[in-house]
Amino acid sequence: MSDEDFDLSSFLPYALNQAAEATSIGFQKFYRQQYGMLRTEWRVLFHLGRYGEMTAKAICERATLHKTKVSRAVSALEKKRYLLRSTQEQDRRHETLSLTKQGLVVYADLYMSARSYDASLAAHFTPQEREVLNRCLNKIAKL
Amino acid sequence: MSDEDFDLSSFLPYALNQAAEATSIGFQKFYRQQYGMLRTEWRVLFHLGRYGEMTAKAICERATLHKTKVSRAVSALEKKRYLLRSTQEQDRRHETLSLTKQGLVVYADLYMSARSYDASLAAHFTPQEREVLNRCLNKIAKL
DNA sequence: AGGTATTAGTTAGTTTTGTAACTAACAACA
DNA sequence: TGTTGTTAGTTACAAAACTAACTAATACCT
Repeated sequence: MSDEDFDLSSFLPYALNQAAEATSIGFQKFYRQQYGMLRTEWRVLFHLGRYGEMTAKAICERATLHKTKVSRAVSALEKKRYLLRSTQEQDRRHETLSLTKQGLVVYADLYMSARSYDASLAAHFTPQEREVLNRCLNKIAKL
Repeated sequence: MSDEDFDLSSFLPYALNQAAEATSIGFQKFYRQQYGMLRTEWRVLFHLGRYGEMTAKAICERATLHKTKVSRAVSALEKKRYLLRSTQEQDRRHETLSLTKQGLVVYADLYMSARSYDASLAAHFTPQEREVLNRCLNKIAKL
């Protein structure tokens, strides 16, 4: 690559951020405008809705989120009555988190929004591009 | 796509964010640890170093950054003596921003770091993947 | 049993970001 | 000239994120 070709748009961290930002803004209106949720809250909700009940710690690991972020998101979702905590009897440090009925309803709604938003993005690409994009992104995330 | 296949890692906004975050963290050590710069500051510095002097407004547009963010980054870079402002005589609302000698040195150093970091990321992919990735990301950023 | 180390999760304080209101300079047009 | 509108950039306040220190429960080791 010549010197002239290296501009910001070809710098992977920059290009990723710009793309991530663009899509995030588009998806915000679903969880933010309609439910007053923050991004971390939406992620926690999604984890519980999609993968079933688990502890905050498990969410941290799966989502690569810091425990303080998750802690605050859990409090916020609890306040909105979207989730319940229940202390595990065999080890009272652990709290199992689960969605309430209302939480499940919200999850189902946002899940559908996510799918259709994703489909609208996917429409811009060929199946091959889509496949490469997905594979590369997940590889990068694990670096 | 069946219902079971839609997990977070295949949701484009999520996958993009995870990947962006992973690469951002890796690049931070160059501008943050070594120069105490924030991401926006690095971006502004890069714009001026790579594309020459311009106004804050122009940076906002090129980088898709809000003017308050740029305003703060410019102040910080000025304080570090990496850039100079000069009011345009024909329209005193405009300030032309340019890097100082010290700013150019820092830019040159970070530019090299960026290139080698980018190369280390690119090494995980084939040229074809790399090409698709780049093209798709820039397309998404413009949506 | 008693002391030390881990672990899950929270809280407190600082830094950074986002939003909106603001100032200063200029343009346009009566 | 004066009034209104627009533009570049800053400031102030509120919201959110990061870091580090903290609490409570348990494990481990003597």
